[in-house]
Amino acid sequence: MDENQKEILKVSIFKHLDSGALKKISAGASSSMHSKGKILFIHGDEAQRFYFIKSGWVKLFRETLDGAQAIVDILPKGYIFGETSIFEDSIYPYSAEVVEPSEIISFSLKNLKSEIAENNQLALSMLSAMARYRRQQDQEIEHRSIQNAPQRLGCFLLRLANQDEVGVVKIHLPYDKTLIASRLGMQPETFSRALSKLKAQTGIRVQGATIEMDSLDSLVRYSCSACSSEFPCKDLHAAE
Amino acid sequence: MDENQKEILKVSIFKHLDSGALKKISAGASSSMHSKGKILFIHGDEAQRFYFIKSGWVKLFRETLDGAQAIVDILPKGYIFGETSIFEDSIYPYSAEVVEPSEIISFSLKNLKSEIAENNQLALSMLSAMARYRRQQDQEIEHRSIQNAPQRLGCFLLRLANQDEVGVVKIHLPYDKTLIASRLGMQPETFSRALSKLKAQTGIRVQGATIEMDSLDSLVRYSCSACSSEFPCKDLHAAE
DNA sequence: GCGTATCATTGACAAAAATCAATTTTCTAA
DNA sequence: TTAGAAAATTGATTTTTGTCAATGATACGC
Repeated sequence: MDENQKEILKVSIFKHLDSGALKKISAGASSSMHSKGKILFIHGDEAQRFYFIKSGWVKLFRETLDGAQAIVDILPKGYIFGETSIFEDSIYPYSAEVVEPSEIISFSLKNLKSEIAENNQLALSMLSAMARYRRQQDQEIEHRSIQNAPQRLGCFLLRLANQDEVGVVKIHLPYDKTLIASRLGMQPETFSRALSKLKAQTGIRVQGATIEMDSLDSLVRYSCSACSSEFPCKDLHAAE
Repeated sequence: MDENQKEILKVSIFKHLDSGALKKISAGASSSMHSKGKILFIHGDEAQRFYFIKSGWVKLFRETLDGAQAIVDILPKGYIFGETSIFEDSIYPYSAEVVEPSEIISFSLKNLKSEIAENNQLALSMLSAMARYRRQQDQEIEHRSIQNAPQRLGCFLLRLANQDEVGVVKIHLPYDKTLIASRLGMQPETFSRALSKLKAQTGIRVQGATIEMDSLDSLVRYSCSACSSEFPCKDLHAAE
């Protein structure tokens, strides 16, 4: 458990916790490996634990009776999820599925809840994380209503790119193209065509899951013109 | 100011405050009437105050350089906004415009911030409000990716309707159709056609801004089939 | 009450994205 | 290494929504 404790220390909302508080929250924590496709919980389940992604990727989604699926978010390592259920009705507001082999640590929500009630610093950290996430969602809603498919894809790529890199920029897509498509709210076919269009319009070079370009400029020009924030977006790496 | 204090007592996040805390937050509060079109602040402005809607409607939005506008939300009386800026970078994450004649009370963000830092109960209330809002936004993103225009409109109408009403259901649109259209992420023309389609498919009767139907059932069948939550939606009246 | 500005509706058309179907490519497990 | 499955691409077509233009309705100030 020592290992886990060190790990969660890195997450923003636990950053300022002293070891006593950390110990209380970690009580009963358990770590396990999950393979692609593992469902961690379903929208509507009673929420008893929250989760930390030590490695891998997790998809949060909601689906309708007739099977249509809306991706709420796809989270990388370092993020936590399922923690908002300590407020209100204590059911999960989405389903969670592992989309790449992942190591996930789960924690008791009850412990978190009681610690938050006593520890104002933790409450403040959590408030700050929530505010940041809320902005990301505002941005997401904006993108979906203003940007078209190729622009959304371009924006997604820009967020993956390391903007400090000099010379040729290399991006590796972190998961399946089909999954990126649904993350961006479009069909796989639309994604594929959007990528072709980006190739033609911005000169990016695509080789499987690897994308190269001489500079980010043309992508920025193509995508960020249909966005209210200017590049580089402030919300990058929002969970760190 | 007594009047104002009574008023903000009704808002969820201030509900549990004692009069001392309330007094501190209300220090320097000021109330004023604004007419339609008044811009309260612009996305990116340095945030120094947050706002409470005593009466009327306020639109929160973001816009790109070329004028495209994305509505983040449209809030009725009883809501506060601009308060999330106490975290992070302390700039407003959206612009705010009065869309109906409104009485707005503004409060110092600094007072709020210092009170939250000391008052754990307030922090908890705020966390709970944030979590609720986050769910609403999850829902919003879902609707925009799964529901089509007429379904989104149907859903909007259902949220306006009083579900306890017996017999004929009567709904009054709270603001301009053009504004509802942008709130729902569609053009005014699309809104108009969506309303026609709803008339044909669900038997609702439209007379200007007044809409009547014999029961909500057909609307529920039409819209809620493309939604992950079942009617009646739990997040209704989320700010109370 | 009347003219005027704004809002709302309608039609014709264009653009974007979804859908359906057929391949091609890539990955994986035997 | 190869067969089979899954993922990705491409073409043809339909559906949905946006755009442009014209007209009709409504509200408001004078």
